Amino acid sequence: MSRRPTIVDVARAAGVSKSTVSNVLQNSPLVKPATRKLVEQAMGDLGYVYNRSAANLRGGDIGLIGLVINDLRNPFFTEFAASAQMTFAERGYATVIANTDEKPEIQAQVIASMIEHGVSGFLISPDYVPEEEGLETIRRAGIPAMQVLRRIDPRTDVFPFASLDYATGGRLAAEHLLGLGLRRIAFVGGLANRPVTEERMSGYRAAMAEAGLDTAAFHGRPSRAFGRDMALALRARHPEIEGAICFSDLVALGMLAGFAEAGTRVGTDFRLVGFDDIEECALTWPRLSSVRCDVARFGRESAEAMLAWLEEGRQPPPMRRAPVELVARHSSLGVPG
Amino acid sequence: MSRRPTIVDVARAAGVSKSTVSNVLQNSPLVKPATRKLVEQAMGDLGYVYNRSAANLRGGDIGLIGLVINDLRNPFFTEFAASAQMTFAERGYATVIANTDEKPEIQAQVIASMIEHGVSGFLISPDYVPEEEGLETIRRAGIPAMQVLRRIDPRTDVFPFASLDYATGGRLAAEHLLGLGLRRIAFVGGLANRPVTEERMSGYRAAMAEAGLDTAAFHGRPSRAFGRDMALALRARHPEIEGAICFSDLVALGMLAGFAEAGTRVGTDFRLVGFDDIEECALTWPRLSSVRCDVARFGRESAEAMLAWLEEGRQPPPMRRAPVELVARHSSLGVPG
DNA sequence: CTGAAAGCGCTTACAG
DNA sequence: CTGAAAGCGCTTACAG
Repeated sequence: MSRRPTIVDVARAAGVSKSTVSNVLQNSPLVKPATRKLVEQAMGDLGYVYNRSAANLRGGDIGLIGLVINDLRNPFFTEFAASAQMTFAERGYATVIANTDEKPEIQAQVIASMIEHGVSGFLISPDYVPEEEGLETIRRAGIPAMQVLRRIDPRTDVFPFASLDYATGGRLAAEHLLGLGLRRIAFVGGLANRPVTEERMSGYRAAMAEAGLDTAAFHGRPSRAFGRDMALALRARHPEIEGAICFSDLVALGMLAGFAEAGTRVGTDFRLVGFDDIEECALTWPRLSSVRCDVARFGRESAEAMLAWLEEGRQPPPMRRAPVELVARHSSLGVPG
Repeated sequence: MSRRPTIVDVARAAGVSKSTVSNVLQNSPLVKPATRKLVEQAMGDLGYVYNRSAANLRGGDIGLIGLVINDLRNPFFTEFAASAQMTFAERGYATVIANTDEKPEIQAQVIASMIEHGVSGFLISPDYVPEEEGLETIRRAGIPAMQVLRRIDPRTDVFPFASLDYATGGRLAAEHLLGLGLRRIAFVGGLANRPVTEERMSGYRAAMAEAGLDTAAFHGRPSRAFGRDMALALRARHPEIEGAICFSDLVALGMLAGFAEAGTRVGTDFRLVGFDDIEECALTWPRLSSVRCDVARFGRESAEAMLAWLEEGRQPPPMRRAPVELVARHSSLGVPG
């Protein structure tokens, strides 16, 4: 494979100087249309490829964004990552993406690697590791970074935080079930003492307290497997519980499967509300009620906020909460007819 | 934000030349341990960050892999992408990832962008667009590239192809249902005439022909929604069909929901086999039988093949088919007890 | 409007 | 074992 042509080769072929070729590349209005044509022709003939590393070296922006995700296999985060990446691509940015699998060592390593690669900005859905140094490496490198969905670093003036209004979501779900006449409502799934779990539970706790009712929480990994196991456990050991708000749809979908196995009719014998409203909720039987977070929109908006910061210097507000809404379906209302 | 320190700053602080700093960076055995110590100390003090763009310019490899995926939201491809990315990360490579959403224009654009960013290799699960120029842009740039899961470019000597043994998978599924005594078995989902659909169907067709039976295919998007609709349609209009092999688990999961809605007991009234064996299959009720593709392993192996090519010059074979196996569960065997 | 020159941060022979 | 020098492909003032 012979070496790739450079702007010098293009310049020679077009009979101009390499500065002129560079000006064409920059879309400089200085270049005469005829000259531009000539240069573009030469580029096509030679199969010229722009070398961003070289351009970057001289000063500019490399047009690369770092996207760090704690769990890329979880459809909630997949949707977020895919939406953000597509938004960046539309605006001419490439995205380096890494799945940290909730492991702080991997997170630290990929952040270091992305800094070396010269990313212009970071969008990070971090793991939870309060004891580590947070995003200090990024601050030292002076790279704009937003923390989304989870706040790992308290310095939101440096690392703006954006998430969804989980507290309101928990309240909406609880008020919905209370409005249907339920009294014994549990919260299922989510690891105890994690901020997101606390947020999602807080609205539930508040609504239950206002109704003068006790709460009950069954914590665990936000997975289908945990949901399935909990559905079976609730039937066996807590038959008094009439309904549940789940930490996430994955838990709720697991519970749906568990109740099917136990022969419990969801929506009638037991009322269930998920959290996130992933696509699958509208496709199960019975359909799953959920708190809609519209993470696709959230991913797009987060990417746009990042781009506004990079391109126009508009730093996002320290704290943003995107609105959520309740979508009631069969699993809480019952199957009609 | 003051400018980042360079090797010259480190050299000055450590009292050595910048060549020596570079040698430390390269882990050259030439450097005396004491000198190395001195340099590393200075790096730490200054918060030095290696600039890969500059290094790349001089010749070397930038340590960046381009991962191009046709549908990042589909859990099958998410799993593939996540496994490949994690494997690359373990070996010190960063991954630029892009979701093309099955759109050829986006695919062409992201490939061009990745070439500009200097990726060392490509792993591509492409869209299907026979009429375009395939991967010619990449060939011209002289970058090693593997096509996985779908073959868009016929030049497998240039772009090695790796996929799963779908034909055998289809045969195993058909033979399984035939062995249970079924005669009227349909194939559901998958767009007609797509290579993957043809491959997955071919084994089914062969097994049915050997048994002297007719085939029936109901093509459509490989989505939950299509599966749900087809389950309802089959019950209403094709009650003679006793079982189905689905193009993918998403279709099968949709059918599971549709049958639940229709009151059909899967595993007894109707027997169902999915394809891919995503995690969810073992967590539904009834549990879904499926053709296990182990895409996590396939992702890892594909990444390793790419790395062997890049690092040791071992080009992968033109064509590779990873083995698959049938996992029989409730949806075809019935729920025990 | 176009060209000659310096320089971005690194690596790579080559002297010493 | 360490240092001085050239050069990777581009951009950016600055002359012309």
